[in-house]
Amino acid sequence: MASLLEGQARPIRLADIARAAGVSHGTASNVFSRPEIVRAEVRERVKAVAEQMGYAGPDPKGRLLRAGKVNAIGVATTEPLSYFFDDPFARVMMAGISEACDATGAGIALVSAANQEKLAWNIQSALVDGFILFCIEGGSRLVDLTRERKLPFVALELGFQDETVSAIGVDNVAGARLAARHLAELGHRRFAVLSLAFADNRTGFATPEIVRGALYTGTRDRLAGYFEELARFGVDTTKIPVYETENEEKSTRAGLEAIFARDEPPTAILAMSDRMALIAIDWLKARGLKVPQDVSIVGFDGVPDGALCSPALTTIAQPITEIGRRAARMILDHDGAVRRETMGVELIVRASTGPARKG
Amino acid sequence: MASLLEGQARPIRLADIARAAGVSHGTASNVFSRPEIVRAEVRERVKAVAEQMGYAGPDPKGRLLRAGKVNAIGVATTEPLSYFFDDPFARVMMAGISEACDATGAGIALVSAANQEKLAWNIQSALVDGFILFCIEGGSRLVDLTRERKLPFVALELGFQDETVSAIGVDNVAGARLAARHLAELGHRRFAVLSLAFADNRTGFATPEIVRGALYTGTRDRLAGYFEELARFGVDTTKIPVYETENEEKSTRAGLEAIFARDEPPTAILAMSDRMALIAIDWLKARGLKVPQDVSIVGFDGVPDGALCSPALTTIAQPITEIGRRAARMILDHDGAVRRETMGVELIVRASTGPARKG
DNA sequence: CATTTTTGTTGGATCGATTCAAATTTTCGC
DNA sequence: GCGAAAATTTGAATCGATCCAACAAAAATG
Repeated sequence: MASLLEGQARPIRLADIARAAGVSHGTASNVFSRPEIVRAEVRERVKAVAEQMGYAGPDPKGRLLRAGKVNAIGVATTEPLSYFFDDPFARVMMAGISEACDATGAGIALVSAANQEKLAWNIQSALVDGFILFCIEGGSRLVDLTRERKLPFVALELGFQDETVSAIGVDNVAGARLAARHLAELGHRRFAVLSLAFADNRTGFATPEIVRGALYTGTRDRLAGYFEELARFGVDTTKIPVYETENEEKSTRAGLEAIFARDEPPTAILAMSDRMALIAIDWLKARGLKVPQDVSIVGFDGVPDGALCSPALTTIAQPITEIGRRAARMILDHDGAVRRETMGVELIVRASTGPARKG
Repeated sequence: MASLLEGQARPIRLADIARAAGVSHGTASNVFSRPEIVRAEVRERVKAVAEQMGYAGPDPKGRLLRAGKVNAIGVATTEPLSYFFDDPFARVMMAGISEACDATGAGIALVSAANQEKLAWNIQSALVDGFILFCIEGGSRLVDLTRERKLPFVALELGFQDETVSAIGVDNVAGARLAARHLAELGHRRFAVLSLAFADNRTGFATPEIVRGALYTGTRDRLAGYFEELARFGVDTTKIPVYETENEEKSTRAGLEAIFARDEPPTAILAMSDRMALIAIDWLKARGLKVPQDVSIVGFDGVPDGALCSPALTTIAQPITEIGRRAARMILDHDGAVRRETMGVELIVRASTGPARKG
């Protein structure tokens, strides 16, 4: 009976406590938020009344409106929510973000959605002080949506020409050059590139026009880095097949099929992500090709999985955790300025690269 | 100059728009939340004014207070935030939770904290409609803290005697029996148990008193399951060493050292988590012991990593994703009732178990 | 004991929206 | 052109707290 009534009764508010305890709501509020300025006797009485009435404590919803600050940052992506827990790159990034948030006591709200409309709504209605955007597929839409909200935000991967957007990324050109030089120095001369997208929703071999019209400058820069360095070694880069994938299993395998169906298959693969590189290793092994004896592969990102697989992946490591930490701090101590940071990368040589086969 | 002033000006409110457009707040509100009931002409005018004044859309903070519902669930743990992205079990669970949230458009807020005080505060102030609690170390404190908040919550792992708490877990006794029977049927007679905690903050061999006074009944049930089944095979369970770990590297290794330092080392290890089982495989391999030829191991949980390691782990698989989905739905369509669900488990035989060595 | 200082308490204003009954305007049938 | 019905718009009330200027009471000072 009691529980039935209880279920219907609306929750107890601070004002109810104040009335019951015979103090003003101002004092009641102080009991909870600044207990030290309330006389001990009054404080105890109010607390006792609250306890007895089953008060849950000041409702954050009310406090929030007054305070104006949520003390949480939103991390958004166009991928489904599970992306945050599945993707190795995202996970390391989240570790960095978590660290910065843990340190200041800020919360993390994951924002995503099954479709465009819902994504827009979720971004509009997320209770956060700012956003960190995982700009993968559809990054530009994500930025547009977030801009509407008029809250501070940082784009991860500065693959945007748009200089008015705060972003943190890595030196893609330098990283790509490191990868290319490493392979060239091992004697490789026949290459293929597993590329990230130059624009949304496309896979297949990328023509020079596509590259020139790249929406994602990060992809463009990596390719430019590869080509610049290979050209220095006398490689004719116009002959290098560049296959655009969606950075997942299916399109990457399709790309490998297409690349190895051509005359003169490559002895070395430049992959723009570790994800693709790891898929490629799998694919090659299944095809009976030895890595690195038959084909060498260099990845990009430096996710932990790369060290564990067999053969361990040679890659261009980004300081992923540090990027995450900085992104979070950018939001947490936001000062209104647009910041664009470029982090250095590092070549990590492991077992997936070796000398080019003679002939 | 303009941007300087803009920076200081407080954000535009709906009321500002209403005034500027010459309509009431009610109408202005409708333009954004129920556009179809506003006359087209008025709607466009208000929208134009909003656009021109740089209005960011209705502030969720305001809406929230009125609506009362946040449309987000909090997932809390006593571990640091990075736990959600690192721990394999947590990750699979989060995938299930994400799925259910994605389906209804609900958000996820991760709640955790470096220390007790902050954890309490973060739980008190999390903007959520309910909580899912990862009850690992310190689960009972977490439940107490959350109860204060008087919001619906579900405890994962029903390791609580407390029947007033909603919880989802697995049939620990049945699972443990499956594991024990599998090993016994392979001829094993000398066992050791790598146990989860019976109460907070303790590691080392567990005495019968400790087991009897278990705070975590999940741990107790698993042990009971092991023992019941082994007893059926004539094993003297009083001689089985049970080592309590914190389910991480250090204490698990310490446990293995202690177990293998005894006379008559075990030929089979029953691990209460895959995490410990995987650490054990590593430890044994490093020690020159072959798995499963010298020592067989059965884990518990069924995390994906178990299938990938070498040798692949035989384990008791929980329907982790499904548990996550159900937990999320329990909060999302909460009806005020306390629910306790027990899910079935499944023995997955892989390569880490084999026949007992003769003699 | 009168006066200042310190300490505590009060209640109105505010945060930014949504809701709904009542008032107003439009539309429509005849 | 009139009255009824339908479509819009209004404005006060509400959500649940915090903040702060003004006031009251108690303590310290001369």
